[in-house]
Amino acid sequence: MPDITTRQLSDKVIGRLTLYRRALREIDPTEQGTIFSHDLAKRVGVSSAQLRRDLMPVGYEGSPNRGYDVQKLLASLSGFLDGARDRNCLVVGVGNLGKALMAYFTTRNPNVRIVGAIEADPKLIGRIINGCRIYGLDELEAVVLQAEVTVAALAVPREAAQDVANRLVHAGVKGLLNFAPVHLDLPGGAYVENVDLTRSLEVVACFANQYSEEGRR
Amino acid sequence: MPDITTRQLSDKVIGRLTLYRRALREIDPTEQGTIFSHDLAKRVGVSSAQLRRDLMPVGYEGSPNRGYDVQKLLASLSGFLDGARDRNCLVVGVGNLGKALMAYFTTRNPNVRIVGAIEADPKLIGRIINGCRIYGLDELEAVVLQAEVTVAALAVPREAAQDVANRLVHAGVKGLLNFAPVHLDLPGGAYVENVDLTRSLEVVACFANQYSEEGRR
DNA sequence: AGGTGTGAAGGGTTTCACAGCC
DNA sequence: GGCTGTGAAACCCTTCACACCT
Repeated sequence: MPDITTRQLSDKVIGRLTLYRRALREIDPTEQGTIFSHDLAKRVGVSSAQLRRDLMPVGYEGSPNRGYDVQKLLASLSGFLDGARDRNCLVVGVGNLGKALMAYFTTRNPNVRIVGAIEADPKLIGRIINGCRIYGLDELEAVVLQAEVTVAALAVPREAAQDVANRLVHAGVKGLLNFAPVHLDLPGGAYVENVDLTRSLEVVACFANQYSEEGRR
Repeated sequence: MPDITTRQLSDKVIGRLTLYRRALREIDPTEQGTIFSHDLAKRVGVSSAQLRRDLMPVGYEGSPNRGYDVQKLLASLSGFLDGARDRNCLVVGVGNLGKALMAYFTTRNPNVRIVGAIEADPKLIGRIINGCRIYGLDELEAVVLQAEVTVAALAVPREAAQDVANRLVHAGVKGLLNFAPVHLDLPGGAYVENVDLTRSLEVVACFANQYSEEGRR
């Protein structure tokens, strides 16, 4: 099997593919069975050329003058994005942000399953929040192994992040969504995406300043 | 005054500049008064060439064989990033995520001031959470005006996001940090940065799958 | 006519590599 | 020698534009 498919795709493309999937899911198939690239593109906020190019590696082709079959494109996208195995995710760190993530992901996202959370504070261990059981920090490796966790959302304090990340990857986690405002140094073999809230807010504030200046002229 | 400075800088560069600033703040100046580009770059997770290039528009120059003066570089960065006016921010939507953001930003970030929160649910209005007063949705325009809000973090349900965004921008907000999983269509004159948690998690899961496949060979 | 898929062009970002300096 | 600043190259991503299809 050649399998040139999912290899060497940038995170940007994959990110947009997930957006296309989400937009398609919001279409009632009894009402609209087919969609044009410019229509779907507009809903997501990209150009139609970009959408068509993004779809190339997925392998599904639309038909000229008819567009894409909504259901078939959805199926192709899911096959492409989800791959063969389960995507079990652990939330690590049950502070304000960790709790919000547990609520957010358990209610909204059917593509990745939250199997539990890890927390150092003994007062929280054993409790169930948002349908998620909370395990102790020393159970980390065992939980990853037993629940076949491949993905983790890191919402621990900055000082602890590198340590916990090391343990997660060593235990077999292959993907990290890191909310701690530090650069994680990890041995290859794991993918890290950083969500840096302070950084994002500061970027917005910086541009807001510029726009304000413009307005004053 | 020419003011070629902050114009036409990409969000990527500005984002990294905020990271450099943060990393510099963690250095004790009595212990280390000067730093090399490769050292600072390593702490942030970028190449030294990139760091040096990013600093070009800031205008501060290091000296060969000595590196950068930590305090002076910090001052230059702050002058460059913060601009002239205040950066007052409103959190809009006090659900799980909104509350987490209030806690996160009020404790961690001295560069942007959180002046309050907006929420539709009458049960929450008037209460104070994390030191933030919660205002009603119908007070939005008044609060933006009175508190000179230029930045907002949007954590409202998907369905409400476009509407609320329109109102915010119309009231004078120049920058939006949007957590709602929709593409916002806004009239020019405002900057939008999207933080799409589900998308980020799915990207991580997708790559995690690939890394798992590799491991099986 | 009005779609799609895609080679080729264009634009932006990162890295290379080296002159200049201490 | 070993650093910085920066032109030039390399690389990646997006857009253009057009052949092809129905």
